[in-house]
Amino acid sequence: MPYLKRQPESPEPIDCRILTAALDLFVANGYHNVSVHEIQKTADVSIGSIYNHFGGKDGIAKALYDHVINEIDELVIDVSRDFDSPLVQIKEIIKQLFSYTETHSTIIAFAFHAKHPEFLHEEDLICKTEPFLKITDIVESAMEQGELTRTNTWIATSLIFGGVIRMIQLRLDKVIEEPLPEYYSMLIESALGGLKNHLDVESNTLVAAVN
Amino acid sequence: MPYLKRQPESPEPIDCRILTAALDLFVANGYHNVSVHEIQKTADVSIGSIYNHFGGKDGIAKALYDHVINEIDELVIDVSRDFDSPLVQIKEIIKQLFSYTETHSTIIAFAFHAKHPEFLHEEDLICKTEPFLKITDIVESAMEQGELTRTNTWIATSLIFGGVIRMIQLRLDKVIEEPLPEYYSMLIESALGGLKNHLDVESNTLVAAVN
DNA sequence: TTGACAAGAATGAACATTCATTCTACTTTA
DNA sequence: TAAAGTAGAATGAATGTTCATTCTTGTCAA
Repeated sequence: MPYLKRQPESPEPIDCRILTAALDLFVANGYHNVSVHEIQKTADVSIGSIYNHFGGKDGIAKALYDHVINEIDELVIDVSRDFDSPLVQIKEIIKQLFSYTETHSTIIAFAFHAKHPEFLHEEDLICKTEPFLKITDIVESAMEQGELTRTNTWIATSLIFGGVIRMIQLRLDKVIEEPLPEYYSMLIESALGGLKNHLDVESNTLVAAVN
Repeated sequence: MPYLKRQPESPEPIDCRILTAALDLFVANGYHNVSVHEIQKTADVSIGSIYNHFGGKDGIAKALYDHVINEIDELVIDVSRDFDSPLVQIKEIIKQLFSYTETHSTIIAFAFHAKHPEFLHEEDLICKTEPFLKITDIVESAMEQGELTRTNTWIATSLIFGGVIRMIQLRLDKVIEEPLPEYYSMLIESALGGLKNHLDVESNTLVAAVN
């Protein structure tokens, strides 16, 4: 069940089978295009089990959402623990998101779906959840410590992670055909070094050093 | 019916009433959470008219999609005609998108919904449509002409417009509480000047000049 | 001017289908 | 044996769609 880390046991317990099947189907077809019966068939369980474990279709979605938010949160927590510099933390988070996009695409796709309220009517917007608040904090620290130029927080996070999320989505939609990690260093250079005229590229030594 | 420009005539013809009602409802609740009966009530037309004009629920969605893509395309065409420098074109497009986000939020929201395939099964991904291909071309020209540092095209467009789209979405979700145009110049500075350490800000003269 | 007629747009009750959910019976486990 | 878990047929509410009918508009003959 922990998708991002650890190995799945076998035989997988019924609730994990349900969640995994639902995740795959939701990501492939969209929540509203998936029926409980499809989930039931894919997971090879009975309708009754689904209702026992999750209380219904939206129960599955909610459980998945919680689960996925948690996994992203752990990613951020781990990175925060392992690295001191906020700028390095940002880069490490991006690196891992790119990597997971290749190896665990469904979780990433579900997390960055961006229209959760269309089927999760009660839940917070994803950008108000723990991991994304933490990321905002990290960006603010980076600016406070002078690792990034001081600017408005929304702008800074939108620029850095807007670009990252966009690339992830393009990759998930198979618009980008190469694995994202190939783009990592180029992206970091451009995102943090700025898409500026090459006339002053040589003066931009610090960025290269941090990288 | 042309939402972005021109005035609506009155009394509005029936097909416009249907499209406008559908657009509002789709944006507010999501395609799958809106029934044809709701559209019918909101537009104050009969169910039959909807089927006469659009052939069904997905017909409405398709018509709306075509319409909205067209409006964005016209925006890009106008800007391309009125300005020579690709960099200035990019900035103008961003400026107008920010402005329309405030004045015509539903069209912008529908255009940047990003999950169209979940209800428009046949249509192109939005990033493969005319206006967005044009934007990619503009970004490439800007790099060719040395107005932007040469880098991978995906990275360049994702960084610039990923950030812009992210801010638009945050604004539409009311996460950002101030009108986007207030952020415009700050964003341009950061996006094109780069989020780099302020140590070398002084050397970055060209960016300020273009702005 | 008026009335008959035609064309087609609009109407909405009725229909058919989908699909989340319930419920009761059965199986396993402790 | 009791409790918990699983099974899947049956249910009915929700909702997309159809189509016979009504209304509107324009045309033309008397």
